[in-house]
Amino acid sequence: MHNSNESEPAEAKPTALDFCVRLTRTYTETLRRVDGKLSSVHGLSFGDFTILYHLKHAHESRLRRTDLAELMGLTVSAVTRSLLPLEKIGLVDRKSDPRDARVGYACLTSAGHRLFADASETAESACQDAIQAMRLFPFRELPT
Amino acid sequence: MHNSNESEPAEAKPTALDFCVRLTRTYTETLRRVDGKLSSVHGLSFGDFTILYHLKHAHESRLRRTDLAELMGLTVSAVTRSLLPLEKIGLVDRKSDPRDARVGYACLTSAGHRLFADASETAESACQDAIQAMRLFPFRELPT
DNA sequence: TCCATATACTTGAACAATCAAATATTTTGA
DNA sequence: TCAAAATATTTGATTGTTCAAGTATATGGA
Repeated sequence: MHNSNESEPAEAKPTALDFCVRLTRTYTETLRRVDGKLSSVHGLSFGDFTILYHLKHAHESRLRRTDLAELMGLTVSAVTRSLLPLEKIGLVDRKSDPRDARVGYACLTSAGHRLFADASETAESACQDAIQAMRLFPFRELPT
Repeated sequence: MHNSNESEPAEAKPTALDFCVRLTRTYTETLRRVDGKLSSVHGLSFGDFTILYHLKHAHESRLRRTDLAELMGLTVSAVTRSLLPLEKIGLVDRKSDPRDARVGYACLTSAGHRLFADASETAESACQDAIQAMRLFPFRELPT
């Protein structure tokens, strides 16, 4: 029982699967770099930073956990847990909705605004680098 | 202290950071679908499947943990741990290298080959769907 | 030859994310 | 009006990943 490398003269054209495997590889390495930079400079993971980013762009700098989860593609549970340390260090705080006692808004504090302003410069430059590195990945070769 | 939504007539052009935030969102949702399909049909995560994929493509269907880690963009530690359940269910087994007693090859078993053959059809079709969904994401709008 | 360094791997502790179940509140409709 | 269904959130258990430290083996000079 031999594997395919041994019999074919050249690899077949890349399949959708090949593409996804390589995308995953590229993506994880890329994000690892952005995350590393952000962590070392500001002590924030890219996930933490993304929370600040969405709050910053939201109306009144606040969002319900559900909406944050939807924006980030995470479960609400993950959002609840990610917010805890950000609340603890004072970048985010919790506000309740007078109209609906179920909701707990995550709300960017002024410290959060300040850190975001700094960190977003770091993040922008790390993301530019990441995109440069990603250009090596042929997004245009999407299999039909 | 207002956020940027309230003052500008339209959003500024997307930055590298905007791109990376959206890429992350797209990527996680996309892979969640592929993973879900593969898990429900074959009981394999996309990570497990990717291990089989790399072994299948490797010379003699086997790889050292280090090389597998490099191919997958994971730490060797993660690879060691991911292989354990695959060894337990008999899709992969461990072989030593007569030349170098440090290495433990991960080696696709015949059951592994068979499952991979089935699962790669599922994976290919899930990846095609994922790519269709991903086309909504404008990869071509990479900021300069 | 043999010691210092490099390499391959495993393991423990910490952390992040998931799912499922639990709680609290709001909404809907008979 | 009030019970059933829907919604917002938290929590416990599990899984998967990381980093740092540890073990075992190999290699490359003095």
